[in-house]
Parts: sequence; structure tokens; C-alpha cells
Amino acid sequence: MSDLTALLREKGLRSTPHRRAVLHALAEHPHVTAAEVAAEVGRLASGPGAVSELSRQGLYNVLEDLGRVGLVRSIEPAGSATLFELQLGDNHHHAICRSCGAVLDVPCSVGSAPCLDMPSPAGFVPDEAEVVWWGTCAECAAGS
Amino acid sequence: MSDLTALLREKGLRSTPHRRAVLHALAEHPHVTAAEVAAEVGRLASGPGAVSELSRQGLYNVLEDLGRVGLVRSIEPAGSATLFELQLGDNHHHAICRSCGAVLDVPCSVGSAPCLDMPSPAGFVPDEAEVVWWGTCAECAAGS
DNA sequence: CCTTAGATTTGACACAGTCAAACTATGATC
DNA sequence: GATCATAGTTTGACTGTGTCAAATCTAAGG
Repeated sequence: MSDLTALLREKGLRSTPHRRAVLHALAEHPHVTAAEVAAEVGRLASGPGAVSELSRQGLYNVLEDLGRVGLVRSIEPAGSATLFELQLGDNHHHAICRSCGAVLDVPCSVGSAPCLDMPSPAGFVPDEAEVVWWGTCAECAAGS
Repeated sequence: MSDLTALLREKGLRSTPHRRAVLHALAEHPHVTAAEVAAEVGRLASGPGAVSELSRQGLYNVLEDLGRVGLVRSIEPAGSATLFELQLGDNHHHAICRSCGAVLDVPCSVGSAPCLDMPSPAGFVPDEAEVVWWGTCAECAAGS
């Protein structure tokens, strides 16, 4: 039984070729759109893994299932489609380049959510603080 | 010349009934979608202000123009359409209720962007730190 | 008043995601 | 190993949100 199969069953999900392919694709390409995951799964279809293509609905179901059990996380940066990445147990934020769209992980120094104290408004109970830094990545800063 | 007219011309934009109506609508209803702005502008059409309805494209143009000159700000919370609000010169963040979707303003204690220091990744130059607190608002916490 | 750059409308279109219902495969049980 | 119920997947239509391009209209300076 492969590692991925064990991981899935541990979370109460059946191990299917498509789920394993999606996890594999996200391990190699973090911060990708659903369409890009589909393309990657499609490429795996040609390889030795022998995965048939996954329908659009099937892809969204897989991503939602994996998200529900905590294996996958999604972010929705302004101006782009939802991006998916593996949830590796750490709490991290993101930095996004306004020029090329690159998404970088930024480790959270605090560790557990909500990592940022919230001033006012009284009565609101935060369970997560989501932080996105917008700016220019090293490559784009050098190239300009 | 009304205040809104003065404000628009100060920013280099012509003062049109639709632009004034959009500013007026956002002043009364912060954090609304484009569709809600359109509905509100439509309501003003019946009142004494005598504004004709605004086409969808026209609305997006107005919102973009107002955004470009700094009168309007938009946020795109995960799971909802773009929300618009007046840009009042302050730097604030948002708290969003997972239960009812309410959006609350959270004043930024630092004031000027980027208000949050960024640990690593070296080379990335941030110009803005966007923070969203997710949780439960006072009403929903009380009602549960 | 006239003019014209700037503002708005119109209608077609694209993308990202959702819904419902039919169909298929996993893996527990015999 | 074969059977079967349930979990997973496909199909196809559909919706919401936003964009493009080209024609038309209007605010406001001269």
C-alpha cells in the first residue's frame, strides 16, 4: 500500500487513482489553479501511473474532499482563481508578486491560528488571521 | 456645486450623476458587491436625485475609475464576489463572519502600508500587507 | 452655443464554479 | 475470489461575475 493510499485511508477517504494523482500534482506544483491541477493530472494520464482524465466536477469534488480532511488548503488571491496547495501542518501566509503573479510561502512566526491579535471590534471571535503581502518578487525587482 | 462634484473634479474626473450616485450608495452601504451597488443606484433612480439606471459595464467602469483615483477600494474575500467600499484615507483591515458573511472594519494600528513586517523570503519587496480575520461575529456568537 | 475628449450603452463573450441525476469502482463482507 | 452497498465520478446544463469591442451620448471648456 503506497504512502498516499495510507494517508487517504487514515483520513477516512478511499484511495482512488485520481485522488492520489491530485496529491502528487500538488506536491510538485504548489499554488496552482484547478485548471492547472487538471492539466497535471492529465499529464500523469500518459505516464506509467495510468490515470484517466478527471472531469471538472470530479476535480472539484476531489479538491473539496481533500480540503475537508485537511490535506489540501486553498487561497483566493484578489484577481486570480482559487489556488490550491498541500496542507502540511504548518501555519504559513503568502506573498504575491503584483508583476508576475508568483506566490511565495511566508512561514508564520507564531505558529497556531489565529496568529495575529485583533484590535477591536468587540464581540468578534477570530479563529484565523489570513495575511497576504503584495509587492514585487526578487526576479521582477531585478528585471525592472 | 455639490461636495461630490468637487471631490470628483479634484481627482481629475468629470462629475456625472452615476458617479455621484455610486459614491452616495457606497457611503450608505459599505462592503457591497457590484450587483448591490447597481441595485442601490437603481433605487436612487426613483428618488428626487433622478439618476437613470447604470449599465453593468458602466458600473464597472465607474468603480474602476473611482478606484484608480483612490476614492474607492475593493476587497475580494474568499468565497464571495468583489466588495467595494469608500476609501477614506485610513489604512484598515477586515474581519469576516464565517456564519453570516458580515464584514467589519478593523482599524490598523500602524497606519501606513505595509503595516506588517514580513519575515523572509529575501528579495521580495512588499508594498502592502492585507489582513483578514475570519471568525464569528457578535450576533452569530450570541445566536448559536 | 459648439466641440471633443471623456463617459456610457449595447450585446456578445469567457471563465470559474455549481447543481442534479445517472453511472462506476472501491473495498468490506461472505 | 465473487458480491454488493456506498463512496466516488461523469455528464451536461446552468449561473454569477466580470471583460471586450464598437457604437453612441454628454459634460464642460472655449
